[in-house]
Amino acid sequence: MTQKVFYVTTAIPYVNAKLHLGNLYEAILADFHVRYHRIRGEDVFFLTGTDEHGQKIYKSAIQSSMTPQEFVDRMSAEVRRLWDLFQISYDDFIRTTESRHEKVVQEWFTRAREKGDIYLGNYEGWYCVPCETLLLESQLVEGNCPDCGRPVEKVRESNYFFRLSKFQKPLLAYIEEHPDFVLPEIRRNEVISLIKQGLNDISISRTAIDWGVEIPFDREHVSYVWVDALINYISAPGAFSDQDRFVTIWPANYHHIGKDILKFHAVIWPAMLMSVGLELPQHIAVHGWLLSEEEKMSKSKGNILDPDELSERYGVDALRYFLLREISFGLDGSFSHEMMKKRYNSDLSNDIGNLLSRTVAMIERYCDGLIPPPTLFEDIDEEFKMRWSDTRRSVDEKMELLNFREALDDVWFFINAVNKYLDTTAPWSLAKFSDKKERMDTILYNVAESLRLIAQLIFPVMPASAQKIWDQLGIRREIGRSTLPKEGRWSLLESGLSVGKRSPLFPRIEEEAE
RNA sequence: GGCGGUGUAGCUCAGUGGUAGAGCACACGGCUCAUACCCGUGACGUCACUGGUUCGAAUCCAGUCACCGCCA
Repeated sequence: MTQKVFYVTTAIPYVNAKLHLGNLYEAILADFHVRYHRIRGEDVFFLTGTDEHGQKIYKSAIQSSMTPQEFVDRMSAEVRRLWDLFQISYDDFIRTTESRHEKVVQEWFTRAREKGDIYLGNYEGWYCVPCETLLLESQLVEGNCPDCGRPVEKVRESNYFFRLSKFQKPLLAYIEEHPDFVLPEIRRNEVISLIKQGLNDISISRTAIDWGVEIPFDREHVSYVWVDALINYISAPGAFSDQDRFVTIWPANYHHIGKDILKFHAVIWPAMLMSVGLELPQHIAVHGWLLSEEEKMSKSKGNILDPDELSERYGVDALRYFLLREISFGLDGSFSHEMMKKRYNSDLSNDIGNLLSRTVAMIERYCDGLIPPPTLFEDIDEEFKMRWSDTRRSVDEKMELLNFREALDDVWFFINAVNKYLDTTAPWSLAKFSDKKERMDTILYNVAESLRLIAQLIFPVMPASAQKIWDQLGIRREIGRSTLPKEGRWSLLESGLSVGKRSPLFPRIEEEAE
């Protein structure tokens, strides 16, 4: 039997509006996570996609004078364009309007009903169209939606209900037995208290609209959009259809989600899986929100961060780096141009960019542009290599705990150590004496070698820049195909390689009036 | 109203019982290979407040204030 892969998902964005940088944040987070496992040599499966059903999309389509299908085709393509722009290395992109998905949704309904977990009931209450939420009379705030404050519509229909209440005890037991099921801990506490307060059965079908997946045993009904959407995590890997493939992927190792959709993922989704006898995901990793200059992004404030605009201004790699380095996993984080520029200039231009630049310049100047052979070692070299293995170990530990920010801190501590090694050994002074050439060569080799390795470690966060480092070192290989177990060992850099053309990795952003 | 969280250097944050930490920003020194960069040194904190436990508390307990989250 094939070994199970490391399976990571993002939430699939609901495509009724243009994405902002917050949506990208989640994809970048997951992509970084996945790329790190890939470069460690693991087989991974990275799934993302788009959520395309529901009344809100139906209405948006009509407003745009398009059919719903035309509308979602366009919006989904737009998500894909952005994902590609930001180097999101998904292995599969699922759309909830694809038949491979819809069939699985229907199969879930059939199976859950056979288990007695779905029944026909009467729903009477209010419905908020923009939020796609059914509301009880008691939840309304001055007659309006408690979330968005907009008017609600009265609805009375017979709906199918999912027996969520039945799973209250097993769910609680599961979460208590698996302390790392919901991460970080604060979210786990929220879920526990939520379940302890009692779970009510939930309505999972609608009759008022038809832009959704038909319920197989009652064509008057379509699936509630959230049930539909959650199933993407198992439909793409082949649940209920391609069992051989499915068992090599499911269960998910990590569902990356935002804190606003915790209940769906940590309560409803596990119950849906329990009902049909599938394993639960191993971890639900809940990140915070990306704020714009300390405030929540909103149209009225005019502080929506546009991914296209920002990528043009700072570059994709630098933006990815900023979001991962600046924001602690699980906490809200803030994007500001001031912080972005600081990070860019100090971490990228000054530390890593300049290190590459001075290294390649010296190899050009003192070694005829060829990676020199290492022949004359001193004690400091050993200490230096130890720093590298310490860094590797520490980064692994931090990544395992999802402390992405700290993992990057470690990489930068090492980058600083390389700069310091250069200053201490001062090869430019040795260059003045011909009898010091062997020692100088060795130092420059060590520095070039550490850059080769650093490039591998920063590949998950800045794939294009990592490749540029290899290019400038004269390594004519795709860094994306390398792995740390194979290429991540010291001394594998070949002497005699001709270094590439030197050019600033991250040209400094000079101060400008804003 | 219930539950939970946060409050540490100018800024972003780490630090769960034993002489206050990192990065950035700032000051000074060194270097000159390099993207006015890098390296070193330094200054900056009544660790929100009050009380308690302890030989000893940023760290544990109680309360107060401020901000925030989840649920109702």
